[in-house]
Amino acid sequence: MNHVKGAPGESKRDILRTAARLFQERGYDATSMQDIASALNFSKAALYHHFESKEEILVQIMSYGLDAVEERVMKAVEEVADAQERLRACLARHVEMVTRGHDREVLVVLHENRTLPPSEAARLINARKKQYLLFLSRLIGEAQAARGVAHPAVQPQVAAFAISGMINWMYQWYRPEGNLTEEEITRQYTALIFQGAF
Amino acid sequence: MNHVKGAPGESKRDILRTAARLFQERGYDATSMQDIASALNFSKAALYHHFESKEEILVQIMSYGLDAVEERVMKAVEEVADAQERLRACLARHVEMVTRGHDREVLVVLHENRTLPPSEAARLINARKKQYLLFLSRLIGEAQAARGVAHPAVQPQVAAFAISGMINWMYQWYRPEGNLTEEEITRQYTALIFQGAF
Amino acid sequence: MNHVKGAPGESKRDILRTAARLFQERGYDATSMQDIASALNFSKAALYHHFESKEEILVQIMSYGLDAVEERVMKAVEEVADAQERLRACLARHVEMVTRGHDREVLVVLHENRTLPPSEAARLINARKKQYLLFLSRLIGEAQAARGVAHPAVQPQVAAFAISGMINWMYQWYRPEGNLTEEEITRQYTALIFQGAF
Amino acid sequence: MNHVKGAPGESKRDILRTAARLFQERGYDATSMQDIASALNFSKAALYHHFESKEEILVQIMSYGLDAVEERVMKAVEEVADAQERLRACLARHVEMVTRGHDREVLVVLHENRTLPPSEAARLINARKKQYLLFLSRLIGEAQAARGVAHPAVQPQVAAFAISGMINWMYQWYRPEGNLTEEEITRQYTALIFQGAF
DNA sequence: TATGAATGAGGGTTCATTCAT
DNA sequence: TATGAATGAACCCTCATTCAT
Repeated sequence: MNHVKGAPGESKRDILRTAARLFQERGYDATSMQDIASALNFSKAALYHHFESKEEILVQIMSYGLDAVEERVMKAVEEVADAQERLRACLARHVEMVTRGHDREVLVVLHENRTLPPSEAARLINARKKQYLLFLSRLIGEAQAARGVAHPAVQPQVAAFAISGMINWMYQWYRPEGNLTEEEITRQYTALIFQGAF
Repeated sequence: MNHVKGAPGESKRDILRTAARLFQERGYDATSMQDIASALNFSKAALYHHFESKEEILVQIMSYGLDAVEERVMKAVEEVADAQERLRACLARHVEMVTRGHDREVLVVLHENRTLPPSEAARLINARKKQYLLFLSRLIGEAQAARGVAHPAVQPQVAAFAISGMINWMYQWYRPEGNLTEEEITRQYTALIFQGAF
Repeated sequence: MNHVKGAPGESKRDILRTAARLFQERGYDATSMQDIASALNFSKAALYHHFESKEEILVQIMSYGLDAVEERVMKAVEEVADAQERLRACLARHVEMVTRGHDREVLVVLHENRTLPPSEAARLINARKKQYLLFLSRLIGEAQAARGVAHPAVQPQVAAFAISGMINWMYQWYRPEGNLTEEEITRQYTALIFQGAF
Repeated sequence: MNHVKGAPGESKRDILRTAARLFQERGYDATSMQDIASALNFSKAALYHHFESKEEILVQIMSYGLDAVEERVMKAVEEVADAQERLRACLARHVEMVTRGHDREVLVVLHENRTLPPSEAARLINARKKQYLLFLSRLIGEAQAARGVAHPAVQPQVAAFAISGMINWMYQWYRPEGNLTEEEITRQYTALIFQGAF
């Protein structure tokens, strides 16, 4: 069966979406170019008309995932005026990213950390990840200030590590069909962060 | 180059240690049997004298890692009488596991989740992982009870997910030579869990 | 060295022919994919572009060989009206199969009996072989009836075993350049079967 | 488990017997030295105390098989005075060889024809096989002479090929538990040879 | 653009054989 | 004799990538 042509430029998007899904499900190494092509009813060679290499596909998936984080988390949250609400919103959006896994790109960014060999692209991706951590740190610091906490027992940076960890790790156990809804997790995680588990 | 003989029976242990290090550094798929053999000055074939397959090496590494968790975390902590202290001890031990990464086995257990195809061994490993989560849940519940919390905002199970996430995720950012010591992280993580980030 | 392209679709046929020759000369186990590739000026990997596995090559060779038997022996002979002539024709065709070894496929079917692991394909191949023996039995029975033999000393089934044995075994000693021509063998084998060696 | 020592020199015989069985069941190439060792509760290395190589094992099996043919067929039959009875006896003994497969050595001689690379040993084995065919030819010629056949339609040599073929091929279809007894086969094969299938 | 065919490199695994103990 | 450990060579197979058409 041959590929049915869509609007121009759609192919690139289709490939990224499908590759992201497969990378997320099986891992980058365990997914072959043939797998991607088969899933799309493409020929293997056709992939190379759109991307220079398998690695480039991964890089673009990661870029896309980071775009999503920046747009749907960082930018969206920036508009919230109140510092505490801003942090709450950020948590909610971050959880949403991982649970909905919109196009799986975000999940791939989390998984395939050691995969990329050193390169300009890899450096950029890592920088953007760090940027998000800094952003999260800032939000926490601002929330602490708003609450009037002078000498916090938990530094913003460490809290940022902890929070991103507890959320990102969700891909290890979260199942949409489970009995924990996204909202419930957000609520409890927020409670934990704001007042502890007790 | 030939292999220099050590004490008898040491080979198996050497192979597991080296393989664990490489799996953790590069990932299971990205590590070849040749890589392991080369790192040990073994021939590739020699590995098969000690293990039936690459997969068996992974299984044994994971088993070993879970042994360590059960012994150095679960069993060790069980002896602490006070419920709150018990939870604190558990956190400290868990952080220690990830930061020291004794023989890397524990880290491999965290990483290579999708790698093993369904099998009895894989089922057992997953069961043992779940066991630890249940253990952590129980400790949290007991600590809540000891504090006299009647209707906790954060359920023990969800707190267990959050806590294991924030600690396990450390392998993504923690560097021993960094400016955050293991003790400092433990202290702040404990504070966050017991009273929140504020 | 690179492969010189022929007509499209010829590759499959070429591979089967060459593989059949090598399997017949050295045996399936003693023939490597590299041997086949080298004999064709192909790369080893190219073989996998056309066949899924070495085993599939063997299965197709055998199927092809059985096709030949069914077409050039069973079907061709069925048209002969007289029962005795029909049996004679069958013997001649069967001898021809083994001595000419058209594309060697027939010889491979005879050799590699224990090679295939149980599978649907293997079952089918064995069934087709049995089919030929039944066909031969029937022909013998009809010839006996035509001769008016009421209680034959030799049962059709046993005669079929004996006849197929004496002909198939020829691959062990027959050489085209020897002093026994195909026609001479056919004549004497036919005489032996029809009236004994005396 | 270790090997339990028997009388000296028994090991060699045990190995040959077991190897012959395995070679016959799975084929020479498909049988590993490990398989042989395991079947005997030997270590792999122990085999090399008794035989220089896997090939030497095969050669000795074949020699042993030919010894059996020479002793239990050729020599035994030579004593029969009457020419026709002598031929009958030979057929019976030959069938017995293949059906009983005493220690499987005879069957291995039939199977592994292409396995041995050219060597003095291989030449000797082939010579002994030819010797048997000559012997069979002679017996047939003598039986024809005794019957007073002046110009036989079937030459002794060709009859010898046919007869050895129909008997040797039996390993392809004969099953001891089947409904054709060894005696019945001998009777019908003898009938076929002496008077044809009609 | 698109693809069928081809390939070099490498992957996991097996095996006959050797050798120190 | 006996064996555990080790190895070089080879084997089947996979894969990212290239290229003529």
